[in-house]
Amino acid sequence: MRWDELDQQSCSVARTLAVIGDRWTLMILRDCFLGVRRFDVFEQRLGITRHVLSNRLRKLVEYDILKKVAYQQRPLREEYRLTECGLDLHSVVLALVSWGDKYMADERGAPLLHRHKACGHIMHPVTVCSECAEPITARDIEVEIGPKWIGNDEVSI
Amino acid sequence: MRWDELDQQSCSVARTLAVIGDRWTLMILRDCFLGVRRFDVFEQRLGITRHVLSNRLRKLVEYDILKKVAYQQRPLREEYRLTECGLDLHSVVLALVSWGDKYMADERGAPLLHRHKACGHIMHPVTVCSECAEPITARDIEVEIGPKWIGNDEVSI
DNA sequence: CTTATAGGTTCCTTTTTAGAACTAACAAAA
DNA sequence: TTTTGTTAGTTCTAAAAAGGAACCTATAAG
Repeated sequence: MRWDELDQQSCSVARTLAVIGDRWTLMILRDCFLGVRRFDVFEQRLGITRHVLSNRLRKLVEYDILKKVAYQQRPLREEYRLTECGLDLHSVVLALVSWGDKYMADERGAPLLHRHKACGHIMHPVTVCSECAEPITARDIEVEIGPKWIGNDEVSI
Repeated sequence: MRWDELDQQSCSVARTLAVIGDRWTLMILRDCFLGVRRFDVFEQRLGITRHVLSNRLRKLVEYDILKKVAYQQRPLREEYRLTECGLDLHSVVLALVSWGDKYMADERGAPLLHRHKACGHIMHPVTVCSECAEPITARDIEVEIGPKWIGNDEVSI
């Protein structure tokens, strides 16, 4: 199977990865959440080639995760900003950071800390159940096929 | 910059992506969380080439995300199981699923539902603050450089 | 009229992936 | 005892993607 076929799968992980599931795209999104918006800044910070950067940004715009916004005319210059849809990927990036802080840190600990503006504390993300608000781990969840998917045996997460 | 250099960055996202940040690896992990453990089952479900599957599994074992466990002798056959470290990636996969369910679903809705065993309800994951337990979005967080990282201007998330 | 800036595109080389065939170590069947 | 099957791979070649550098476009500044 090739990557352009992945988004046809009946799987939300596959469909999501078809859009953001490569390393550069996720690194670009990391930078977006740190406030980076311009082509040359992405390029310098990431050490990515212009060619690949251009492709990834185009794809992110196509899927409405980023939008191009003009910040000057003559000559026209545009920057890339997260849409609402893009902002919702924060939980994915936060989950990656949190796992990395726990398992890939060196002796200096987490490179960056996250402060929750509302409560003022340094925090880390906790994934909880939308219904009972209890923290969730892999062993707490059971998976079922969605009601409108009966008969389709290709369904997964 | 090439990918084997990514894990040297002072960034938990970069370090995490250096291990799990490609599409096949995340798809393999998705299947792991659905209970898949054997080489040929991964191969058939994913449509991945044996070569790449072999590489990815080796890397996941090397980083202690999966472990090989013998399930029969003569001939020796081993399967791949999530370690504790690997199980902790559940929040990442769950975040991907959740975003996909919201933004990439078709008219049939989410392919799979998640039931929280403890409370019995169909749930979706919510990311909350570890300190005040309030739900978190991108705009609620401020980033700071970790205390032992002062002087290093290459730090990011 | 040369240089600088921002945001690309083009070209060529190297690396990675896709796809298919081959291998090892046994077990079961003919 | 030769053949077939199973599981978990490795090897090979062709195609696709990424890396790296140079070039392009529109405009402003010196």
